[in-house]
Amino acid sequence: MDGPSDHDHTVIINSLDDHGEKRVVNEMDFFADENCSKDASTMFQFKKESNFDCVEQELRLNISTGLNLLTTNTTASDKSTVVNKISNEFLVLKSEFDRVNMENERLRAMLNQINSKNYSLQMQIGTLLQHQQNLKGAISTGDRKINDGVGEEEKQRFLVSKSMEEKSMANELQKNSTSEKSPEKNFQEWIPNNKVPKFHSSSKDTDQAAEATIKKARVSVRARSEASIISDGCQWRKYGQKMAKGNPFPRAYYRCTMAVGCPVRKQVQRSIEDRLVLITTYEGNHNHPLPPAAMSMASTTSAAASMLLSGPMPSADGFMNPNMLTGTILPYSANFASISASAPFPTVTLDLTTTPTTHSHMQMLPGQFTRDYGPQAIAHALYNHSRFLPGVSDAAFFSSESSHDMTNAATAAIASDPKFTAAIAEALSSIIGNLNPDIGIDSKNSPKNSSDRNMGNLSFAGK
DNA sequence: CGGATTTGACCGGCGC
DNA sequence: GCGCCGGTCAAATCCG
Repeated sequence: MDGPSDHDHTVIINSLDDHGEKRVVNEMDFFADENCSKDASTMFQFKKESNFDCVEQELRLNISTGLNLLTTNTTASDKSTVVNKISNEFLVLKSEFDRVNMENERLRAMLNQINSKNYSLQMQIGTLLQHQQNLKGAISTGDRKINDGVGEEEKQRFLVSKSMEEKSMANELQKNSTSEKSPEKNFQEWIPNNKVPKFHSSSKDTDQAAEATIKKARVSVRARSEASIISDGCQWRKYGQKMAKGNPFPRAYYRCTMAVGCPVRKQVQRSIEDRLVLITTYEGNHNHPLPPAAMSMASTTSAAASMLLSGPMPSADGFMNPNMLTGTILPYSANFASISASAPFPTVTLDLTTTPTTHSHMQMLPGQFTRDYGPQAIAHALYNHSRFLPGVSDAAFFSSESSHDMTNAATAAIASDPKFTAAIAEALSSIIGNLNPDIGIDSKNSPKNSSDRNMGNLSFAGK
């Protein structure tokens, strides 16, 4: 049951009839086009002309009706004044509507570019990390040779040359991060298994541990939906269902079927607090290209997972007071994302159920064991997001709120928001920067600070 | 008929 | 060792 949500994605435009009663003029199905449903920037792309013409016609009708009502006790000049006034208002509205449409066109173009950069960077990071793995293998082989009798001087030369090779790769990455590639090309060039970041570490053990952690890390998405599953662009096959303890609703288990052997799984369960809230928990990394429709959700969840794994381990006391975080770092208390390590696996929860006025903020749930992920990762990224979000994505959030399926809209809104992308980019750059300073992705070049804030050098595509 | 879903059985981790 | 629980498997069933 993985089809698109069975909800109506419509906004009803009302007008007043002769008796001042509201009646439906037209219903705009924003998501009639399947492609549109996957793209936040098209969220507001009404069936422009046709619908607008209907509205215009209807408006004229009402103007006419109004005149009829006025004829009994108004003069011709009064009529003319009223007509002009209403016409002017209509023109103002229409120009505003055109402006919004243009804005959305612009946002769509931006989203496409961001997705393109996502593909490009992810691929480069994957290639780089793969290369580093190879280098490590070469170094260990070299070490063996060196230990077999080669002098100290030669050993040093070998290590230096390897170091330079790595730096050269890093420079290449930095240089390429500004170059453009079409999404289609990147889609073709996508290298399976490079999606899973194999972070540089000092030992094989820690490598394996990190890999295990990455695999175990989960991203939970809370979304309001009456459907049994949210549409996220991927193909899933149900392989089990269980009653989980403490929740009257069954938990369904799905695995990704877009490619043979894709390890990604997800669990879907209704919230016990609000049966309209669907909690989808993703685990693992896709080993195949994702269709554009799936990129929004995938990049959002993957970025969240990366942030989860990015920060330093607990400092000093190992804990962070949630109230302190919400009270000082984050000025808001509405839901956006929370982190929990109390569960068997570290989990990020993205809450897409908030209302338009309270979305985009972060909350540490009371009683949750909370790791300190550092200002560069969670707090910084999400705090920046919370500061910048109101604006472009409000329309998307608003329209999605008017329907019952928040997921695509909210996720796409998050992913399409350049400020959030910037924040994610900062988080990612801190990950890579921490792991290998030589890579040197400059977070100062993130969209937030660059002159072209919406087209930053670094964005993130995951899974 | 083939792919997707359902559902009871099975397995491993964990706490007692 | 035992029971509980979450997660997965796989045969049976459903459905287009």
